[in-house]
Amino acid sequence: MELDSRKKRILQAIVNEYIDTIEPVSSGSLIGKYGLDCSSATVRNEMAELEREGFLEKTHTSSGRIPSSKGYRFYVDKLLNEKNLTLNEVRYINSKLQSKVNEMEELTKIATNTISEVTHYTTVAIEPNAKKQKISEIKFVLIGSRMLMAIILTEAGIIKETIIKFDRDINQEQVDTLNVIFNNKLKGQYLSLIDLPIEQYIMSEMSYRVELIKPIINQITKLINDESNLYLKGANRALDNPEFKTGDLAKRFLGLLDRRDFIEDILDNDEDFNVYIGNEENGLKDLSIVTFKNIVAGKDLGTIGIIGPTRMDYSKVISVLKYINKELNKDINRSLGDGKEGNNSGG
Amino acid sequence: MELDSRKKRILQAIVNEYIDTIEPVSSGSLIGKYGLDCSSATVRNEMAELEREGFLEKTHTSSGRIPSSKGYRFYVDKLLNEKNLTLNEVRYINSKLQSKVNEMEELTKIATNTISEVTHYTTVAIEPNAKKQKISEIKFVLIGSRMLMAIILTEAGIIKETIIKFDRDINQEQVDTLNVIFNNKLKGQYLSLIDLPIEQYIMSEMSYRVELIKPIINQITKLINDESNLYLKGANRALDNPEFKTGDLAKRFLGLLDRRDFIEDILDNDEDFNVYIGNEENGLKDLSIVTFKNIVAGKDLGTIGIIGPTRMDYSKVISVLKYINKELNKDINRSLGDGKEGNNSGG
DNA sequence: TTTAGCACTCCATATTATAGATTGCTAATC
DNA sequence: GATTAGCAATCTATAATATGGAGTGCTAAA
Repeated sequence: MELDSRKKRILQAIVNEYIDTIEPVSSGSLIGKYGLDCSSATVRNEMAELEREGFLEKTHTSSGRIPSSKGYRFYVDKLLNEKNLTLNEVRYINSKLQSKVNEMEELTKIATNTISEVTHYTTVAIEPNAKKQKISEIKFVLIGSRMLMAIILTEAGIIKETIIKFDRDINQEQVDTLNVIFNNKLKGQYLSLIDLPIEQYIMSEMSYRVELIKPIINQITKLINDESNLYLKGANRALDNPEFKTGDLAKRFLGLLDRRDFIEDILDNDEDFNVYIGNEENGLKDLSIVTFKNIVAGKDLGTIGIIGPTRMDYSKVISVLKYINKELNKDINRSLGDGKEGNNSGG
Repeated sequence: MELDSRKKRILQAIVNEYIDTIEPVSSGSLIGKYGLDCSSATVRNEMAELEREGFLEKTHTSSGRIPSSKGYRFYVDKLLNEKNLTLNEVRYINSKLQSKVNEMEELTKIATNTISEVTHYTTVAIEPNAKKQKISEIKFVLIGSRMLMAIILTEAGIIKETIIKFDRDINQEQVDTLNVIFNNKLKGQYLSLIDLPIEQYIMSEMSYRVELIKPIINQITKLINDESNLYLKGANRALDNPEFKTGDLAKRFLGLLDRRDFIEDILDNDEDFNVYIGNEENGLKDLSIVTFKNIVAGKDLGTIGIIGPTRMDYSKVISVLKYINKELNKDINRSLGDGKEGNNSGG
């Protein structure tokens, strides 16, 4: 479906105006303000047509128009202009990004907080899907006489650890053996592979110690299948938006935030950039999520999602995301994840 | 301030009724329902007096009464009867608590989720204040050539770990030395002690390696001073309560949830049990928090807080808390946190 | 093709009226 | 002296009605 140039300008103007005012946009209100050199009557005709084609909606017969899901979709895909950030915003972001970080997790937190602050929307972040990552090393460490910590290091620099408990004492020699066997078999493999087949393989390798292997495999499997870490900031910000005043939308919004699986599904896509516009069918009517894969110095730090009303300021959100990502990549020396390119010791 | 027996019964009836109906309670509505053998006129007289003494309030001149903060306070402190849980609730709780857990953190999560499900209120949990805990062991593990993981085990069985990065390679021998030195000095000490004086002590012990010690101390200090883990469940549940419909209270409520420091301050008290009733002064008007120190098998697993409207069902909340705690303590064998107090730093 | 003009629709708000709930007080009763 | 019936007074909540204004769609002229 293509639109002629004037229709596009009008649709763009309506969406912008609606994002600004949160009120149905009338034909008259566009004249003058958006440099359309035609009369309100002409705009009315065009609006009627845009409505017929499904880009606009009316709240009642004599009201102005609001964008439909399809209208937003078109706007986001074709009509979006990036906004220049204000000097204050730039300053604020830069000041936030300057803090030293030791783990990529921290960097994601800082970015998430900053985005929420600057955009005034609720922001979530999940770490990259663990199952898609390759194991670079597994290390078992004895803690107490019946407890082990397993530390898994991935090639992307993510570190995951878990505690494993046993019914009887274990000794360092056994731990050393575990280290050798697990690393031999699993180094370079995808994390998702730690599953039944490998369990059986390792058990056969160490058949004299099934009661040692089993809890380990169980616990590691659990760790991998765990929900990825989800970090959330600014849940209350949503309530700043008038459309949440009624309570119904607020409730649906908070319910959404409680459903980690759902958020993960949306964030875990392969796009670098995605705008997910809620509608009746997908159960997210009136809500939108902008997702952004935060890649810094070639490393996937996870996906960030900004959740707000469908009428959210997409331009601003996207501008902020891009700016932050650009800044993070500027200082390419930010040691992240592996101890090799590192720098942050005192000394 | 003491109240005679009938006034108590009336106050109790009013609070119960208000919790049930969320509407100002009239003198007439109590008759019959609460076994007060007097007329509504008598109740009216008593109510007028209770209002004069500050236990009740009116929304307007000819409305029924609602409890004041002082009224709730008295109710919670003196008039609260525990409720019997329904069979369904008991079954549900038991089914939830049966899942095997490996770390106390998981147990807290399960308890928190269950409480939120059963009470229908928002529930938060924080782990016990790290600074008040004693170190049982510190362990450094080499990960890669320039990266160390520090694992701190406390006597209460909490395990904290952090990553430390270095500018240059370190070897296993150095790590062994670190293990000895740190354990010698810190075993049995409070976590809060890891601070400047000890930094200097350790530095003098290992003065040949300042560039090794400094990042470790920095990172561990950071770990300890980190906000304690805060786990939150059912933020959207609050919105089920009609008093949140207006939006104002909902916003204040969500704002509260975003302020970890504030929640921590409230939860981090020394009481086993506490009901925090919001009022004008403390900025939590119309909100209440029930806090409960969850001690299982003698171990402090942290504090759980149930946040809801002042008109929350205290009886139920407290009954659920006590029941869950009782069940957790029943199965005293739930090996938690310790791998059998012994230790074994074999190499 | 565009636009001025206008009847028409519908909302939002204010106004008024009405019914009902509840109190406080008074005077009667136990 | 404590309790209670009875009742006027108060205030809310709801409905019914009226009014002004914003915005559209359509028609006919430019």
